[in-house]
Amino acid sequence: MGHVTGDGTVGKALAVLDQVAAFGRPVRFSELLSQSEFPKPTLYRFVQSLTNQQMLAFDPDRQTYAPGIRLVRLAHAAWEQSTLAPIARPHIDALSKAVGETVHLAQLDNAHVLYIDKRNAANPVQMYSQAGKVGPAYCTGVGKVMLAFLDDDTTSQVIAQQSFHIFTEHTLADADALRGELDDIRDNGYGFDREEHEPGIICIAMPILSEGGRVLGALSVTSTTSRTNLAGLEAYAPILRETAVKVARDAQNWSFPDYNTNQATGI
Amino acid sequence: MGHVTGDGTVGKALAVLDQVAAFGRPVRFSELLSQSEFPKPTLYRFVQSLTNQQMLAFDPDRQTYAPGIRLVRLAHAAWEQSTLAPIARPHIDALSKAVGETVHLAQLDNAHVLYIDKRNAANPVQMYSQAGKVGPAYCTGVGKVMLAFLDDDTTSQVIAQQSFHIFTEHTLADADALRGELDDIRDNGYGFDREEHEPGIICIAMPILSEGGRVLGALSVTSTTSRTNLAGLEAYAPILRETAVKVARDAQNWSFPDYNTNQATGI
DNA sequence: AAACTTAGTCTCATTATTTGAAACTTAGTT
DNA sequence: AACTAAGTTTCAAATAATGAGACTAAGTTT
Repeated sequence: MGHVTGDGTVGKALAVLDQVAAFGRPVRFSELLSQSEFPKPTLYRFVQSLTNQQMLAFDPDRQTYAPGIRLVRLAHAAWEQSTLAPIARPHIDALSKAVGETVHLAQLDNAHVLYIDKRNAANPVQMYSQAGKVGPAYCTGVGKVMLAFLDDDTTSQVIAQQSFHIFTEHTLADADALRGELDDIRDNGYGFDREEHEPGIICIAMPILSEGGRVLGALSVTSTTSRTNLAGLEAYAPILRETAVKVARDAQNWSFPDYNTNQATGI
Repeated sequence: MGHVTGDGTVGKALAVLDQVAAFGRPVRFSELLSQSEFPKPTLYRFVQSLTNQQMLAFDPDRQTYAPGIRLVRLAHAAWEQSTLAPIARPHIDALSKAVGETVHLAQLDNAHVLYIDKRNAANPVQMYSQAGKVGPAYCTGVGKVMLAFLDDDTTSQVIAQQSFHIFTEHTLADADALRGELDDIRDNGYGFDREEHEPGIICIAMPILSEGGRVLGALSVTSTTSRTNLAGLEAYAPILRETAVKVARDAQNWSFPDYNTNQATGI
């Protein structure tokens, strides 16, 4: 029988955690059970353990489970230590100030785009994006420019995992359309989102590449069709490229302090 | 032998995750081992499993482990579903606009303060605080006002877990000093941070209490001694109280949509 | 360059934990 | 009162975790 989770009990429990998170809302035990590969008592014990550990939170009134508060604490450390966020922070502050539009920093997480940081436009528009949020790779500016600069094997693997759900009339419909777009992006050095994910929302995106050409992440400047157009966004290409280069350079030289204990803070 | 972790293998693995996060910087295996209760191969396998699961990230150059990117993704769901953040968001936006100083939203996480959201002052000053960050309960405004309104048993338990590290000359030095302060806060209905955690940083803090009087969280307005003083901050008490009441009211009526699948987003 | 040290990885018999069918409890219908 | 569905517990069998010790790789010292 195919064991998809791997890594023994720990892997299985974390799969349950993912399952709860994937709902995007508090869920009942029976809802989890109905789409779980685990038998009832097994799933039950996982949910109990995770709840005891505060990785899940149980609402006794509604009898529902949701991802727990312990994750918020742990994620802060992850964000500071395992993402480009702390390195990129000063650079995207400057970028945001210069362009006056919403700026995103993203990384690849499996086959998806993970938004790592964000700066709001002076005049904010409500948009689907926020630090920690995931989005599709095949129909976002940051997703496409990261795919474009992966090695061939990885690109194929990631493309195979895309859902190609049609969000708007401009969404790329299949792997072939995406591969064509990735070729264009490689030629250009950067890419656009042409209302492919949300109507009226456009962006220009720039990959952040290491000296060796490895994909570290991506930056984008986002706006709306009512404020500007693709030609208008293209004017930001030079400053975006400069910012991406600075982030990549700092990522190279990044080193953590030799000694830095948290004990002193009394936490 | 006292098994402190509990919840079997899952609990033990998560304890290792906490251990890595507690370092606040990438750590080597041997550093973990030297302060671990687990024998070498056991700890090794936990670290391997967690790394495979992307709960830890391994840096092959430096041979170090840090909390992994999967946590960032999971925490977003936790933040949206298990904290006051989404409920409080419009209210602290309004509060921040009205007072023009840094606003914090916090909750209790075990015996510590967990910062859930933050709005920067128009003129920002670098400070020790950020969403997801934890801080001590006994010497922060939000921490003290939450402690003050817990039931006696819980208060005692939480106080017993405080480290009473002296950060500044104003830090409350022991449980007795803290208990006295909590009495004052209960009488007043709100509290202050009198440079107890960081020199020059002061705040006024207001508890967010449910109708039944249960502690849901706390709000604070923070400033510096160069900009204002405690009397100046006290002027914000009315608007803080109004905001706290609104958040508590919305928390009561909070209900998640009946049907809301993420499938459509293709993620 | 050989001997030594230290950090990290692997093996495998033993041991302890997880597993899940089935039974049971509770709460909400009809 | 009978029925149904959701949630919880039991316990023997199956499986996975455990950790002493051995091994390897990399860096130091003599």
